[in-house]
Amino acid sequence: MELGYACVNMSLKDASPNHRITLNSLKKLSSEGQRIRLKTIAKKNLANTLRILKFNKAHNINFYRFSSNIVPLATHPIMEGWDYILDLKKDLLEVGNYVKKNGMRTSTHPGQYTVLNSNREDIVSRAIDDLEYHSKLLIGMGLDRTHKMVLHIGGAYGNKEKAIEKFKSNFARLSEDIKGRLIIENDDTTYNTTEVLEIAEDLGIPMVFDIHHFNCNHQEDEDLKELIPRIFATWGDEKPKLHFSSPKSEKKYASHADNIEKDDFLEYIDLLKSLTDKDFDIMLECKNKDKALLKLREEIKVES
DNA sequence: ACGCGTCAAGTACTC
DNA sequence: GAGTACTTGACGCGT
Repeated sequence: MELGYACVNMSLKDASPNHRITLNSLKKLSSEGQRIRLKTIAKKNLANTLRILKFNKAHNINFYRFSSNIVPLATHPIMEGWDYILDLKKDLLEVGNYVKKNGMRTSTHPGQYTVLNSNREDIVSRAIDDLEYHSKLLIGMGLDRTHKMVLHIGGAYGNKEKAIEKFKSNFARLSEDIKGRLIIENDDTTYNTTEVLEIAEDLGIPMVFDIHHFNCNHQEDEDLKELIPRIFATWGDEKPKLHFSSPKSEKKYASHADNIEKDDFLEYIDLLKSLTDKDFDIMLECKNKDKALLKLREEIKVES
């Protein structure tokens, strides 16, 4: 089992892969100036991504989620026509080659603004653009389709059944590369485990099971003993991926805590292992990122 | 150098 | 229709 973390590294100094520029600042530059500025920022983000991967290797962390902000404003209309992949080819390949050379597992996770099932076509269109961006980055890195893109289902719009149908029909519009990488996750407020699982089974794509989201959002009749084997089955021959985080507090339950609560974590690992022979990876989502991962790994080691 | 309001993006909810 | 929470690190302006 590999543990992973998302995007930011808390141990390295000045290593953010999330450097950005505001739209207003960008607009003050000439067309050429805009490209140069964004290219410079993206190169810095990719250089920091590589630094983070090297840190990961040194600490035997082989599972990592790329930042979605590596190329800021890549899909914004004012940058239309900019071939950022061409401009960043060398930097992208350097990251991708490092991942491949070291047998690392990576992913991306378009966020809350990427809504494929919206009932507004302009929003769907932008969601597809954003998925294309993530796909292009992974292809540009030379990474095959085992390197995934995690997505939530989206909004409910007062009619979940219809919204789920919308998700499925819009899935059909995606490129082959995106279809081959897309994996869907249960969320903390709207689409529960059973609903996402049924969509995954229907579309023939893997489901990422988020244990914390399950705790935030589940029906009384949802039984993990029944659901988990089905979730793992959606992965076929591939190694399943799960998300885990601890609640910030009783009051802000859905928010992520700084670290992972060890006993709680071990309890779920035991449950998972009792339900499957498969190996699996777990993405930890918490504020302390790599530090939380290393801390948890140390605590588990002491335990066993 | 530092503090703090602001930031591309959507949904759901309140008023 | 407007405003706000959600979530969240970095920008960038003002001092």
